[in-house]
Amino acid sequence: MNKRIRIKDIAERAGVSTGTVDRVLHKRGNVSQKAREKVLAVMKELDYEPNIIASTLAYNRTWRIDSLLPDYEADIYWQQPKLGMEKALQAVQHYGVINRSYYFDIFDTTSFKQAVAQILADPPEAILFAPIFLEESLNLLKACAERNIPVAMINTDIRDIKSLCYVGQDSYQSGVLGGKLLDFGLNEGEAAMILNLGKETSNAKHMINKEQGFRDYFTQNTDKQIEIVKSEFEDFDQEQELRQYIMSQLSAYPHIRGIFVINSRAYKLINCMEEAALKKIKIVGFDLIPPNLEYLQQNRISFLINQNPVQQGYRGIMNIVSHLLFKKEVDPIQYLPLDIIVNENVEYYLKQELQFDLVI
Amino acid sequence: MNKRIRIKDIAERAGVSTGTVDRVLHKRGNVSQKAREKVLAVMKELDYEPNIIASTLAYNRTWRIDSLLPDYEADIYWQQPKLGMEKALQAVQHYGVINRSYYFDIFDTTSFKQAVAQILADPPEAILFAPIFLEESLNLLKACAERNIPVAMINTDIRDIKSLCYVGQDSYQSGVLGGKLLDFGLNEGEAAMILNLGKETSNAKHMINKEQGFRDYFTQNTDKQIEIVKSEFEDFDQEQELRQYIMSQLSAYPHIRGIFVINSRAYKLINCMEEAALKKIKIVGFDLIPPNLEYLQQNRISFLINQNPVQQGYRGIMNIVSHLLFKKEVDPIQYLPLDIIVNENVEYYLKQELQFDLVI
DNA sequence: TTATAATTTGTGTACGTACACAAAAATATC
DNA sequence: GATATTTTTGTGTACGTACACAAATTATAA
Repeated sequence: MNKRIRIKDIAERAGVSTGTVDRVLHKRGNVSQKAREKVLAVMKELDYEPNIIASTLAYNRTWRIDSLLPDYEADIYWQQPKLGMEKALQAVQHYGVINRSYYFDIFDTTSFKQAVAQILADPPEAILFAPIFLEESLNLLKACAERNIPVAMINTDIRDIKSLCYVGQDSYQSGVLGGKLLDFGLNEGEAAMILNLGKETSNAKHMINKEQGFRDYFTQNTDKQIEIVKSEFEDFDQEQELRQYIMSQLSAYPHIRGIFVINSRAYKLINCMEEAALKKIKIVGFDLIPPNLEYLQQNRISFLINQNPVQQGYRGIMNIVSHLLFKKEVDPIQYLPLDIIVNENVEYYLKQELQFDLVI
Repeated sequence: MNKRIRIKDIAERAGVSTGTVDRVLHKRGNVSQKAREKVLAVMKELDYEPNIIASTLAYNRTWRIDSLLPDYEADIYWQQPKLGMEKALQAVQHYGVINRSYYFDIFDTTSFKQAVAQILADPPEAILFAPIFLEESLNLLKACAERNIPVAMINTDIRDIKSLCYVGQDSYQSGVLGGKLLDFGLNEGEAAMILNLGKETSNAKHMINKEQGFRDYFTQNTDKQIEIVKSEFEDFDQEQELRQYIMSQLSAYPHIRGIFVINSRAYKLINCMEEAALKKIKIVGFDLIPPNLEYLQQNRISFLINQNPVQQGYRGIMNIVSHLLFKKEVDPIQYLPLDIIVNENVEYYLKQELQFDLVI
């Protein structure tokens, strides 16, 4: 094991001082061409790699990453990206990374715009946010581009504008996957239902993509004849009415043997179904939330598709850190794995949510 | 954001020198009780957290982790743990972690013992190894316990003896999962086959566990009547003979509609099956190796169960680092998630193998 | 040529911790 | 009480890098 090369070693070998090497290293200018070339040659020759530890210590600076996410108290889903963000921040705190968190109301663009104004009034080194509102998000992206502030986006996809990266779900592909899973359990001539419980505008695009993916799977990938039925019910909290609606659908389409619930509300459906119907109908849903998990365990839900939302926050931060501190290339579009969860493998995923692969 | 508390701050506040604080911090002794108590109180009061960056720099030492794994050239499986190990080592190189790699022949205990002798002749700070050979591994564990060398084990489980941790597969549970997946696709009165292609002694325990898990699923978890057939064929490279064997089994049990191949050789089975038989029989196998992936894509394999082998090496190293450098508690048994892979989600997992969550 | 400005180079200090060594204080021995 | 011994405490330097500032060199103007 050779000793690691230091700036001092390069300086000696190149016949200059450490200051000059430093100037070359950081492209600070004020170096004669002759000296620069010599230093670069020696750096290459000795295969110099900077000591990040010493560098971090000497910089003695902070990197502030501001985050702008939906209010996690209004929507428990957002607790998970928040948790991931916090885990990541904790992991890199020694590198001087700090954070200011802002939250907005997903039904109120004003709250978003206010937070943006606050952020831009005292701009951070980087921003992590969820571009729920298209227009307002584009404005933020533009402002950041002008100020040269790198931005990582999570959850919702805006591809038009340059940003550091997007980490999120591949909703189309998750629909395709839902198709595959149900197809595996269905027989020739049976039918499958796509069920949308609720009607959030902020997620509309995701829902459309999921449905399209699901349909495309059956038109493109199977030679079995499976009929697809699309059903939608907005007031999912009215249990009586939901029950009636489901019953009527099931009797209208008696050969339905599979239901694909395209958001996290599969448990609402099951609350409304009779045991006899449940026995013969297979259900595929989304997200590892407690009521779903309970039904998964009771074998009333066959599959849950999961796109680890904790990872959205975690990777969002880590990508910024990779870019900002470690000068690494960052993959601009990062879809999270589509995990297929059944009762028999769920525990590993629940553990993983809190564990992560590495917390330094 | 308050400034971070330094040793110097504690020293001032406690009315002692930084040296004394340092001695308390590292329990070096030679501190009067009065001074120690004062320092500890101030440390608590100010909620001191050491600066790992500065600490690492000042230590200016190396931590050598020796690894002892099966030869990756003889068995391509072991390329993956090796890759994970290397990724992890790269991630923590700045903390002074270095590695000496040893490899052994999984059919030759002598090669293992020789490597052990070399390792113990110049002992490292920690060891990562795969305890393929029971007796020899126990000897190594004992030797390490005497010398106070922490050990992380991967792939094969030896629970009897204390070690830092085990990272590996949960073979029993993967059998249960295989049962669940096939069950989902089978109808009342159909049969499922457990197929073991090959007969390695080093994996015998894993195979037995998988079979048991599979059987237990059907006895405990379903009210469908599914017959289980166990088949075994050692000389899987004799294609003619394998084909004949499979054919005879399938005609002997004509209602077989699912086959669970309990190692990574599902592709060998498919090579030998006729298209007509494949159409009606669903196959679940293990591991994302290229020939399996090809059949997965062609929809000839329905599911592959994957326990990211790269992660074995990665986590093995990271656990050692967590323990050794960061003084964190390490989970003694870490099963890797049982990923369910179909053609529709495979790409994320293939990407992930190389990406990891964080490379600092 | 000299004076002045601009460019290039070198030196010293800081970051926070670890540890060796010297200095001081407390205790033991006579 | 004086000296030796042990215990306790403080100081200084090192780790490798970043950057401010001083010093030296080169270029330009008169």
